[in-house]
Amino acid sequence: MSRTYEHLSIEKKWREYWAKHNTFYCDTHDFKKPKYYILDMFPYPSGEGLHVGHPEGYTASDIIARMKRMQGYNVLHPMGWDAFGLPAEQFALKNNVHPEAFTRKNIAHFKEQIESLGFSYDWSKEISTIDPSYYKWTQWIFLKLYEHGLAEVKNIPVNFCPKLGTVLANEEVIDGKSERGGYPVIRMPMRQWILKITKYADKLLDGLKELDWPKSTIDMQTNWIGKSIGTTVTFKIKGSNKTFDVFTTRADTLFGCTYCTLAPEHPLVKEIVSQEQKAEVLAYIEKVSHKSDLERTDLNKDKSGVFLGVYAINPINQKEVPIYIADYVLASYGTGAVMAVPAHDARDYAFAKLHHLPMIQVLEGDVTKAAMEEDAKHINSDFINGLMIDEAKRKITKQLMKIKAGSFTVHYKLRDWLFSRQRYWGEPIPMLMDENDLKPLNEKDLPLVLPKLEKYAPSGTGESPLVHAGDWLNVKVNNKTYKRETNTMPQWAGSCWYYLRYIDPKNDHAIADPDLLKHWLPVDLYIGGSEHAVLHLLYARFWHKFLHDINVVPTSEPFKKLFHQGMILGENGEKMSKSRGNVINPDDIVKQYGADSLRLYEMFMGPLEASLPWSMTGLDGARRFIERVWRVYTSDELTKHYSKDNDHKLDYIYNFTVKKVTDDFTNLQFNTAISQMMIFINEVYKADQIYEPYMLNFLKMFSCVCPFIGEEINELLGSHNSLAYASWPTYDESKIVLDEIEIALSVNGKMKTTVKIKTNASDEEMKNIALNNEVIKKHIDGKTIRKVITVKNKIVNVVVS
RNA sequence: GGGCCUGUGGCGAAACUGGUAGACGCGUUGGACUUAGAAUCCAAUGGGUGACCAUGCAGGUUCAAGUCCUGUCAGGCCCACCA
Repeated sequence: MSRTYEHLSIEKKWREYWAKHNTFYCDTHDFKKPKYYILDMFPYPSGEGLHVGHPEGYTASDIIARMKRMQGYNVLHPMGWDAFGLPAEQFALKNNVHPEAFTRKNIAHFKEQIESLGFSYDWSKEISTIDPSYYKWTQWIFLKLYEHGLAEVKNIPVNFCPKLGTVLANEEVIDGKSERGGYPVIRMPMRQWILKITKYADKLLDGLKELDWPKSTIDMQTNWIGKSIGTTVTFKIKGSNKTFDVFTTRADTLFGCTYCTLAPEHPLVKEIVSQEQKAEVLAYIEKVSHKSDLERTDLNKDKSGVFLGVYAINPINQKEVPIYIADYVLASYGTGAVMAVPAHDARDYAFAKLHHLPMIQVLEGDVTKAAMEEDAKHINSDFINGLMIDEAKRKITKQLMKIKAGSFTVHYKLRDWLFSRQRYWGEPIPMLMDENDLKPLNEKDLPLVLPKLEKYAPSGTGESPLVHAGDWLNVKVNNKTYKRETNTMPQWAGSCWYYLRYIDPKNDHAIADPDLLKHWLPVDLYIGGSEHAVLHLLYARFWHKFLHDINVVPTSEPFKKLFHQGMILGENGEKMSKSRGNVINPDDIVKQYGADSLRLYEMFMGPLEASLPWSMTGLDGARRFIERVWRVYTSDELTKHYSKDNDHKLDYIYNFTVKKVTDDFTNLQFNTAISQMMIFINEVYKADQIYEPYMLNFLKMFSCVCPFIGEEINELLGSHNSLAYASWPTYDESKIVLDEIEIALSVNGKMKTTVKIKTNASDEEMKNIALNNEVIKKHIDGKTIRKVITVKNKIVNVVVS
């Protein structure tokens, strides 16, 4: 019955079989089995099609999904489309097509590609963020946020990208450029919607503690939230009853404060500036306002600033200090004002040098060349002299509290989330307005459908394209005419809650049935790229926590365990890109080698989280192993050794393989699981009797990685059922323990020889074996034995001198 | 400047709580089978070539270090005038 392995026909056959039999349908109402919710980050369906990076994470989650099904779990493993967003709109504009048509076409292409890879998704749960039946609920959540005071309109300085014609969130601006496209971003005040994510800063921080997430991502979020505990100090302005607050984490240096600095945008600046300095100050503010973020945050530039012509009074010693404005102080952090201590802060030091301001040293150390920022004893500081930083901070803040000039305060780096975009291709914000009134849409009027527009190009002035939607734009309510909000939601809105919708994707009365949410949340395992560490993953947690607070979802966190797959690099070790010419197209691989080979290869390349270079010969190796497995089951040469009797020679390797593969799959260590499967197959080739049940169980594990060939072999073996719900193999612990074991014998920690002894030999037995060993005897001859160390089943070390 | 991560053969990488470094795969070499090649199967493969040297480099702790500690160099990612 020898047959050649033809991946094209086999893969086509089983794709059709699974679709026809609804093999991977998940009945979410079936609560009898334990649940397992495994989620992939849904793709943005770009025009480029699938990248070889996509199948890496998707194969990993698919292996887990398949294993969990065999282990008796009711597995929810869905897929959908994150389909609103800038790139589609940019592409559509450039090529004169409509973003919706373009996106729908991409989705169809992506779906076809994903299906060709044999992932066990339940397509009946498929969602797309651009479907009105989906974004109805995105809009509903927005209304809830508004209702609870977490969404508001503000006229604030924002990141505006002229090239994209829209504002961007802080998270979307990288080095003063847009995350998408890399265009310059400038700061300017505009009327914008913001979501008050800062209200959740503490909850978002605390929640991180309970998560099984990569440390780097937890660190990044912690960093991004940027909680810092410090002191607010109130300075009076000389000759006025006005005051201003500064925030500092180094209250202990207050005696060293020689001037104060306000951000140019600080509201007090224009009120207090002296007549003589007014012209200069206004000119400076004007100049700064035109700078881009990139210019303003350039660390190499000199610290510019201007004297306001007025003085503040240091509350701790009543000393007068001049007040400056400088753009190195950010309006958006802390109080927008700082006390400057040039002797102990590098930025203040640079500013003081440039503007010839005095310096007072208040900690021991050298301040002649640079600011001294390390911990040391305080000097020149009255009642805190001699104290170290921590105690000095506490004492000085307590004193400030006593004289009502300060208190302990907490500040965050996290800013509110700028939520509106002046673009067409996004969810409409369900709000109405007139000159002085904001009016949320009624829930029953949702979804507010995005109107079809002839012209949807951004104006570039910051006006949304939806202002051209004539009929749609004006609404009459109770004889009053309102205009609709014309800004749209950002790309991230739809992905903030999609994992909830998969649980109950067709529900028309709620996000999802509360009972189902209760059963299925949280997501047990979430796999996706680390590029979303502070964007999607922070936003989604924010919405989830809000929905938890209003009793829509039962858990406080959405994703229990998170894993980031690494990047697949080009063969030259560089990032894959068209311009580098090192892109591998998964379609070509599927055609030439088969999806099973692609899956196996990507899982075998190395650890899932590592970034690894593609290798065509490595792929050959994967294909070779698949054929080797195929031959075990199909070649006459090998199948003639099959037996219903067990000669027990494969017992150890079989049981060990089951254990290792089960453990490694569970820990997402697919590379070592696969190497163990290779070892098993190598042993089978050498065996003169192959015990049939072992081969069937091996096939189950193997089919998680290579499902097409798995099903095909299973059918060849006479089965009429899919392997998808076969029962996962178990192993016999006693078979893994060998009678004899090889241990190392060493002298002074250096391995000299190995010897086979019986398993679990006592320390005394091991010692005797070592001391009577010929090789060891030679090495210790004429020396004094100081110590003999034994480690059971591992090593004996003889220490001599 | 701050935070995090990674440095192991010709290559991708293994190595559980410190205990035989290099599993598995790629590549290479040899052999078998072939008229021949391809494919396949079998074997060898860190460097020296006898007890030595090897996990970026320099120290340290330990009976024992790829693994722990200190310093240092290189690469990557994230944040960055955050007071």
